[in-house]
Amino acid sequence: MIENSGFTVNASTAVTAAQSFVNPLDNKAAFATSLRQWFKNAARSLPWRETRDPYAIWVSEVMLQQTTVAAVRAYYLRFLEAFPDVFTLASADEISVLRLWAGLGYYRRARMLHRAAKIVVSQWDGLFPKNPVELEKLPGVGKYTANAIASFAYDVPVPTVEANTARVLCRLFGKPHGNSQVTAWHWEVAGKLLPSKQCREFNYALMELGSLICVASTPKCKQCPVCQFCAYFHQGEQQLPPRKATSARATIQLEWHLYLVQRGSNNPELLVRRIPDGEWHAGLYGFPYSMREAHKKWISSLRKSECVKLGRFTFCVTHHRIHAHVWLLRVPAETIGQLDSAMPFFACEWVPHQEILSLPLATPYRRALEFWEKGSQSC
DNA sequence: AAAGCGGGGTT
DNA sequence: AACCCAGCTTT
Repeated sequence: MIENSGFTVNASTAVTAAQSFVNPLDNKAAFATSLRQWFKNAARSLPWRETRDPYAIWVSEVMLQQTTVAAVRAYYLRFLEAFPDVFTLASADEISVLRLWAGLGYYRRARMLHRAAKIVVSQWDGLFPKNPVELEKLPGVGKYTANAIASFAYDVPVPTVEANTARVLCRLFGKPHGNSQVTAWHWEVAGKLLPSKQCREFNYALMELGSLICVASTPKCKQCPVCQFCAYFHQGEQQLPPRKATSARATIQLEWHLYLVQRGSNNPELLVRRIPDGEWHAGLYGFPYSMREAHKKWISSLRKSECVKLGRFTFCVTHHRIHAHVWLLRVPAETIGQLDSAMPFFACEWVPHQEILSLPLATPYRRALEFWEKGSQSC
């Protein structure tokens, strides 16, 4: 190993790689050895890799679904502190589970995690099975997560194919790797490549390679410990079949009007609502809002003095871009109920400001609240 | 098979 | 702006 401008370069591998290409399936042992050797030196320290507790590993895997390691770390530590085992999670109320998830996104994951915890306790006495087929029956647990729990907690010899692994496999075997989709081919070849021993470490290493070296754009082939086994490295990207075109959906522009309806001024309360299923951020809390047309319909019925614009911001949900306008409404409590039925105040409740901060508030609503907090200081 | 789901970082 | 990320569920 040579230290070179901060990077560790495996010089001996690079030299032989330039000479000959070896299909990793033709020398699985050598491939696994090179990969493990690299992993021992290069592996990041990740809290969920330093445990063999299937519960903790399960929580981390669900949090990591379609999310980055950097975003998850702090959430994972907080969550495990609050819910150290499957029993405390199963007996917790959903609001406190979501509160620890707020800001991470994909909130259905948290609700399914909570449901699954109850199932693990009631059906399996709190013990996670080793069989990935059984694990996959849990809500929110697909093939990857099931195999990851089985492999990382119990060292069961099953492959773990996610975005990183999929990309590595595509490059090793000279396949295009568009839109990072995991296919039946990935699972098949990953199973064939799996060594007979120390599968956990092998799986960790393959994922870590994709995460640190074999990255999506501009892979660091010169630092790669297994480039001699890599078709991409030997042929170059231009030799590969073209990437599958990603269906470019047009961005849909939407206009939201968020209403911070204030009651009282000493210890002010705001109107909040639990977001129902079918709406974005379902299960979390937010402020009443309406879309452009509905907003125009009823806002004119308010007196100017009751209605102050606090600001605007934009956020994105999948292929939507939402332009959010934040309004402060100081409507007398007794007239709230008299407003037009098209107004978005159905099933709302008054909550003191301090308590709102402890609710699982979806990120756009948290941003809206910041406008109010700034604005109300000047009052 | 394809669409929907959040948010933050990188390119 | 587009792409990417320790994917899963629903249609």
